[in-house]
Amino acid sequence: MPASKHAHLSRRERQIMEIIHQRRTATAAEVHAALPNPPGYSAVRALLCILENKGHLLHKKDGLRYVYLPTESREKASRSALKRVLSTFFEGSVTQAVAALLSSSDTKVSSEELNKLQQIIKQARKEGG
Amino acid sequence: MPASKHAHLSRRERQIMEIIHQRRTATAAEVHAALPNPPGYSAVRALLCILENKGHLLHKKDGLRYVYLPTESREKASRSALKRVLSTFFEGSVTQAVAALLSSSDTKVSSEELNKLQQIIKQARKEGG
DNA sequence: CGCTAAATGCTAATATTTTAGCAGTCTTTA
DNA sequence: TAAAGACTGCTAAAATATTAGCATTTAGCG
Repeated sequence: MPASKHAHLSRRERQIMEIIHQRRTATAAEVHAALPNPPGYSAVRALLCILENKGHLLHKKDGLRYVYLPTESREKASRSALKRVLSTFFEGSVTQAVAALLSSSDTKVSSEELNKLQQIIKQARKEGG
Repeated sequence: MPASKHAHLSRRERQIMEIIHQRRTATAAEVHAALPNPPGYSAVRALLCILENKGHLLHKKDGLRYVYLPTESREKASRSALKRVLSTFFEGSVTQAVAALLSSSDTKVSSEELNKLQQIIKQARKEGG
């Protein structure tokens, strides 16, 4: 059993999963358009089949086309991606990670956003105890 | 030019970079011990050479051994990893990401941590305007 | 119907990644 | 100085991933 599903994806597979996660769903043509250094169209379709066979994606028919979407819930996937980064770079600490983001000169966080953050923290305090 | 350095690493290369980022530095033996489904020792050394040639790692001598470390600063690497996740899953929003983390049942954040978070937000408010 | 356009399914060649093994270097120590 | 232990350097085989091309299917339309 892999330590993490993610860790076993090949380069192209990961790129594709990332694109689909970002868009939530995508057709082969959309994935193709979004890939860096895109290969031919049929290469993309082959990869999509592989990912589907491995259980990372599934597709629905939309007229003639297939629309692909991740099998894992967005919530679960996003949390595990976040935690992975936290564990790799921030000793698992949410605080450290937020500090890094807020102190970054190129991450503008509006005053309104800061308000929302404070709300979230208040809420967490209530729930936590 | 790759859209992102990270996107061009192979599976093993990524695993190794992640291990070294987490530990900050590592010897070949340490990387070997930390790899999931570890290959032979010499396979690990080969990968380390490749990563060094590609410019992702450098090594220093520590007696007989090589100690490897990332060329990119921890700060830069961690921010870009975080932002990547934010952009993939949270529309780039720090707030959404923090909300996801704090509402996760398995992410315990102590009251003390919440205090620190509030401090950080206050600080950001001062600096921002 | 018979054509074209827009998809997918499949297969096999090519490229890259991953691996192991053996040879060489340096250090320690008896 | 000889031998052992702990490494690194190199090379080529094996395994995987990546790709393109051609065949097929479906829908729309004159």
